[in-house]
Amino acid sequence: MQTRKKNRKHEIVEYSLGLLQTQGYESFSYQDIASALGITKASIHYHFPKKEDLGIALCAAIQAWHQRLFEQVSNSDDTAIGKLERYVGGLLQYAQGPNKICPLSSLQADVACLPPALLPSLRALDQHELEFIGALLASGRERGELDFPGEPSAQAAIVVLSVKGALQYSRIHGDALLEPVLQQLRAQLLTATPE
Amino acid sequence: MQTRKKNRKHEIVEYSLGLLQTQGYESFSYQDIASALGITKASIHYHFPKKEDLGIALCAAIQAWHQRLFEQVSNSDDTAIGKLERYVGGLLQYAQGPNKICPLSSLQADVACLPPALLPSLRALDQHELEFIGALLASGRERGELDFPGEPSAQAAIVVLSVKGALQYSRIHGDALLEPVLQQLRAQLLTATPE
DNA sequence: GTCTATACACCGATAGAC
DNA sequence: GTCTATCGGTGTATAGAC
Repeated sequence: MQTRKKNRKHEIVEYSLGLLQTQGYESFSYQDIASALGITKASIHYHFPKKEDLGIALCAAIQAWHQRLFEQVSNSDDTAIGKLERYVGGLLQYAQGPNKICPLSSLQADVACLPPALLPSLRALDQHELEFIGALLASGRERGELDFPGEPSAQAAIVVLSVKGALQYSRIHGDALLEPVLQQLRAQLLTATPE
Repeated sequence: MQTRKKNRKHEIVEYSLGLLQTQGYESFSYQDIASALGITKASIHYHFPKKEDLGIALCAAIQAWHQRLFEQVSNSDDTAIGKLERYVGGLLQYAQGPNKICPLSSLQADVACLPPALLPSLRALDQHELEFIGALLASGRERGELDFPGEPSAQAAIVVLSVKGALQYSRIHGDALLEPVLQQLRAQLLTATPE
């Protein structure tokens, strides 16, 4: 495999991903990318003829990130709550930087004006994430490391939605909400085992 | 006060609110509104010279909705969990219809391209909502009607973020997630008092 | 209050030279 | 692969007749 020289294409995807997280799919333009990278719109159209093509590449990049993060979480020999914190940490790190949120949240918000070709990828990404966290919660409870009522899948949704939602809130309210929410989620999942 | 005849202005705000909920602030245009109402773009500019002015009117409409809903919840002589269900019910009803979400979620998602004049209103709306739910949870726990660990404000954030997040998810995944999430939130807030 | 007509900017996209 | 140039479409916004 060539170790370099899909540079430009990769550069475009990386920068677009940041724009997706800060502005949303519809709100960033080829001109934005071109200006930042010091090239022209036409050059970007060479690599990604339609914006939809770029969108698909963005989904692939998000999928690769998920795979990396989930593997890292799975391979750690942490306890369940530790793995959960790794996932949240990875999510927050990926959204680090001014006004960034989870790219999946961005895509979801713009779903009305998204190229239909992106929907299957988006659905799969969301679903896989929820299933992964759900399985993590289920096995953690079986091992007695976690304690919570109800279905693991529903609790997984609450964890994921709360973290991503808090991230979105922090864009306009500052990050005063984020830490208390994480603390509260911890409290929901742990029996009385104070540190 | 004139009982009628701010009709058009009101009509525009009402229809725009729906577009805000389905498409987001940036993605709906004066043309969309004009076509639906059978008038021209110019007529809308007469009532709302800049889109920012319409945006402010939308925030005011959301604020009025909040006030109505919060009063209705407060004045009910339900128990704490009943009041909470009234709030959630009102939220879901307001987002009823194809592909609608909470208008505040929509505004938050578009925050990067929002007229700066809208930010204070948006901040106030979010904050007031969280404070209201937080107070509801706090007094419910004091009365022994609710049982949850940690700070009421953090738990309020989890409730609000989860419900709105589930609403957003249901746009692409169907509403299979919504009911389990609500059920799980109930389970988190109630001690063992099955119905 | 509503219309027609228009100005101006930006968008995604294409053609063709280099 | 990158460029210049341009097309068609759409967005917000304005001027002026009715």
